[in-house]
Amino acid sequence: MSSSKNYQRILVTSALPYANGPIHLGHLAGAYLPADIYVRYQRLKKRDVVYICGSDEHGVPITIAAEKKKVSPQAIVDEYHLRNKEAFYKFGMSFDYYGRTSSPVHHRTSQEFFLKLMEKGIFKKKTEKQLYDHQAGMFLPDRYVRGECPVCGFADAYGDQCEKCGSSLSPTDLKNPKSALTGQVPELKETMHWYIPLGDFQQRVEAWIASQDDWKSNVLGQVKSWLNQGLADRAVTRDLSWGVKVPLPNAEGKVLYVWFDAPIGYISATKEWAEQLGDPERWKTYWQDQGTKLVHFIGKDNIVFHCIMFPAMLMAHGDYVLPDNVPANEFLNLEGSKLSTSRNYAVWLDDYLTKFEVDPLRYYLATTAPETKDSDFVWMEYLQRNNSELADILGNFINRTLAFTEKRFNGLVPPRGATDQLDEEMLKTLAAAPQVIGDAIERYELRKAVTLLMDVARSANKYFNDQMPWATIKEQPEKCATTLNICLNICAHLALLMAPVLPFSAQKLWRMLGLDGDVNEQGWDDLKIDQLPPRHKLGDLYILFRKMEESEIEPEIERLRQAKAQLNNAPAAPAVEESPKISIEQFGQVQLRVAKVLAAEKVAKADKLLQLQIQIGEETRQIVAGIALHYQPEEMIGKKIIVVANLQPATVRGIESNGMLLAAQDENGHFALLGLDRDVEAGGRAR
RNA sequence: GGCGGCGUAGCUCAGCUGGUCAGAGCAGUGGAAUCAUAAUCCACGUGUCCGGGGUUCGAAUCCCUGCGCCGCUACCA
Repeated sequence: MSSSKNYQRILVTSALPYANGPIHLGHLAGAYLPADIYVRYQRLKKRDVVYICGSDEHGVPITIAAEKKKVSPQAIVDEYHLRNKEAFYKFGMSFDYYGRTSSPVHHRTSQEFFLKLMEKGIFKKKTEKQLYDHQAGMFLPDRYVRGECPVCGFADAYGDQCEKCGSSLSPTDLKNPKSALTGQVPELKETMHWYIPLGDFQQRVEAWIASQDDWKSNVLGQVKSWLNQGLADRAVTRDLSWGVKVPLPNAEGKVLYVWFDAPIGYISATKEWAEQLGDPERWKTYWQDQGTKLVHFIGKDNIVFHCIMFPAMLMAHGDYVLPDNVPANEFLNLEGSKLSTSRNYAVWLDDYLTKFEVDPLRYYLATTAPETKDSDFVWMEYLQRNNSELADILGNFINRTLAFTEKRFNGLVPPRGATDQLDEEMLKTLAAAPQVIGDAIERYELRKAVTLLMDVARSANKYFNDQMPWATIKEQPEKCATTLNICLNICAHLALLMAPVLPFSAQKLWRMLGLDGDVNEQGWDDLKIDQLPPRHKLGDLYILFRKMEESEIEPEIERLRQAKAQLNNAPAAPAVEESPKISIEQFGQVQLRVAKVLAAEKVAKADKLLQLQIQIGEETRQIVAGIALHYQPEEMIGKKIIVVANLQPATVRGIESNGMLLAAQDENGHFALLGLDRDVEAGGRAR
């Protein structure tokens, strides 16, 4: 197992968040919170660990956002860099350094990386024809080309995708293409780019992946899927003004492709961290010494970049260590639906922070992290977890222990006398806890770790109950003192054990116990069972985890409910009034006919398509219809349907279609075929 | 369509390389206790372990196949 390697230091990264929008819960649950818990734990273990993150500030979406707002790309990234950095900080993210890819160090680092691969002759150059806007004097990224969708005829489709029908396109597919910048008709022009031939690295990547026996199955699965398809050449540069300039003569207007420079951001941020420490060469130890355990925390959308492309880049360069693990998480849903940032169906971190406490969110996200499959954030569950676990089990144990000590022992830790079997069992459980919980964290099983933590509090409550100190105080005061001594020391241990997940509450508890310093600077294995010695004076007692009321989260649930309703309605209710009116003559040109389905079969290699043989009067013809998701071929046979009979023929997936069937769609996207409320001969005209 | 992940009690999920694996938490029912944030503790369950084949002395756990959900990818009048 590679985790048993003798590493001397750990370098942890979380995916660089893209600086064109705020952070939401999905980000946190996938790439940030798990990493932070892992890192906080490693620090308590006194391991040499550095945690790096930063803003990813290049790429086309940022330039588009800038265009829209009529500001510079720099202004966009400045805003979100600060905003996200601030929100992360408040959420307790303990980055050692939070950098940004627009920094000079990053530009220089990326350029040096590029030049190194260049010198080693890794790249291929290729010339292609791409759309060029003369007025703007630049090649247009896919998203900057608008035009008519060749698939559905939508007039304002993007060059990479049609928003209306969802088709993925290439800019040259569009009819009547226009530049989104100037409205000019772009022209095809030759342009040259550098490509990394990933295929050359296929074997090395495969061998490296094959040696990983402790990676998550979902990660390995994704990677193998890519490898099976074979790795192709991939452009590392593109024509754009925003980004890291290609550091060569005659490369005007060319920048590094954002997928290439973004992961290098981990390296440049580490450099800046080292500089800040006044030890500028120190980054090399972390990136270039084989004693480093490199761990990338990411969401599953990033697997291919961190498990194939970046490692291939690192291999190509030759001086760097490869990741020891990439514990990618799946996605977090919200109240049963996918998050949608564009439709504001999300819980934004900075918004959350203005209303609620941090630790309950960290706790709930940790228990529901999408480790093995997509999971769901549900506000009511968040509330229940907070109330029944943090408050009732953990918080209440602390409270009953401290309150009892306050009342019966004047807030002084009582001495521990002779122990009985229950005491010994409890002490044993407590002594084992750091190891057990730590092992789970080492294996990136955060949900498990949190459960184990709560189990300690559960056994503590049971222990308190079974020892009945409220009864023994009367006849066996020494026994009562022993019980409370142990309970108090359990509290001290809990403060430490909960520190990675609940750093703020852990520190509050540490103070409440009358302990000095920072709990986050203790040693995970150093806590003594007499951490709180007899006669130690406790601090001020207060409620550590407040219970929450349903009324507090009700507005959040309601907001999401409305956002979801809009989400469903938007595509389902196209505004009739927006379409221009047509005359009766125009309508007359559309020939609607009743048709009988004679035969139906699925179109091979297409999910949605049915190939239908239909009869219209005497005539038999073939049409292709996109209804396979909702109608089985068998159930179509014999049906009377309405078709547009005089539509221009088209070829779909190589099959000729002579007409179009009519169907309505409900808000869930389900089809309902138009039919007749009494039988009419096939061929009958509908009007 | 290709590839991958997942499909276990009402809910959320553990169950690694086959042999106390049929489990935990929550919710529900009954009880104990009263130090504590109306908190805690104990007892109790119906599960065709998605369906169907197969390998094996033995499979939730391995193989094949079907179905469903999710994702990547292709395609999508």
